[in-house]
Amino acid sequence: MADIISHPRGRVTAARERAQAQDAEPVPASGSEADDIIELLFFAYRDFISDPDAILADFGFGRAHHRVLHFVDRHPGMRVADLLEILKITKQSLGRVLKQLIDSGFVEQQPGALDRRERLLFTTAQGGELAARLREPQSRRINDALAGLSLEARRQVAGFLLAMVNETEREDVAGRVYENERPRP
Amino acid sequence: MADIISHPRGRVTAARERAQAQDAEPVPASGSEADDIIELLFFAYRDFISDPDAILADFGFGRAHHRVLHFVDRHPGMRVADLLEILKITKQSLGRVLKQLIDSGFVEQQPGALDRRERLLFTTAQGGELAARLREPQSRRINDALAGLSLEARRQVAGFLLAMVNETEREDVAGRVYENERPRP
DNA sequence: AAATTATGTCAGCCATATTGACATATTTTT
DNA sequence: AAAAATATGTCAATATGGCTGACATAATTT
Repeated sequence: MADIISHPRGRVTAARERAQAQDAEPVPASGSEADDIIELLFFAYRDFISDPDAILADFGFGRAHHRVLHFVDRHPGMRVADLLEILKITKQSLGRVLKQLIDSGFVEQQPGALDRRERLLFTTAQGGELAARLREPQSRRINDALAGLSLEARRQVAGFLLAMVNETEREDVAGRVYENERPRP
Repeated sequence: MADIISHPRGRVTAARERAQAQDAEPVPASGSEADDIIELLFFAYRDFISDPDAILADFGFGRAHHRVLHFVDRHPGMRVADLLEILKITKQSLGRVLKQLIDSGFVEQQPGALDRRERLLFTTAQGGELAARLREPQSRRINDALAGLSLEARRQVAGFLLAMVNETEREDVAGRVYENERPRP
């Protein structure tokens, strides 16, 4: 593990030293592999989602808008109910941000051709542009992080992330994520 | 990529079909590798953090408490300033949850032995127990997700996550995450 | 005709984040 | 010793994005 990155001495170990200086209680058992990944996931996600925040602020939007815009852009024709299932929020919560995105011309609704109760969601040209702008720094970050890895390793990384999803939804998620890559029957 | 998981037909492709039935505009370009990972990260993290929520609710705590408790437990003797830097929130935001954790006996403060302005943070026995309880489902999820992978692949997964962290902080994060694993000089 | 479904909306509540201003104790600098 | 800087805490106001509950409308299914 130590070869992943160098561990310079410095403030990095300051907390340990302070704790030791304090009363010499032993520092707790070292992190297991899973414990390390708990923290890595926190830090990775923290920085991953920080990228788009500055852009969003220019439009008066927040992360909730980003999530909606992203999924509508990538999966056009999605129903409101699909979005609720994906985001795992209530329709009241979604309603507010969706309304703002529609009113400001980033998302539009069309009644379903088959079932006219449905409001199918699409991004407008403007919405597609913003979605792409928000995606760009995240894609760059991911590509940089994958840079040294073989195709096999990349698959393992993606497989790990997919395996982190609740088993009951894993196939749905895989279907959604990879839907555009699957050859149509 | 298609071999990672089977892609059953069904509602998974429903959005595409609805969009197609709608007006036959072509479905947008397929997701690049990075685009897939953007979504996988969202779903993985969504479920990863959902585990502890039920437990926290029993104590009247939220995710903010979880984050504080986790870092204080894993890095005892941490200063308030360290926590602010890690969580990237303001001291006012931290103040509230920290006060609640202290008042309810999960975290305690000790003035620093070297610099008595500092309030070094430690979990109490009760706090350590709760931190462990919260960690358990997350560790299990991670171990399950790593299950099929070689040691090499596991390193690559951890390396990927670390590489997702802002370059400017990557060494600090690595130091923090792996601090207990590094042999002391 | 009745029941169900998909969606929207009003109203209020809560958790967690923000900015800005100011207070206290302690350490460091001059 | 006095002044400046640092670590922390706190008051007050505000914003975002969740939540529950209740109710309404349109369209589809039974």
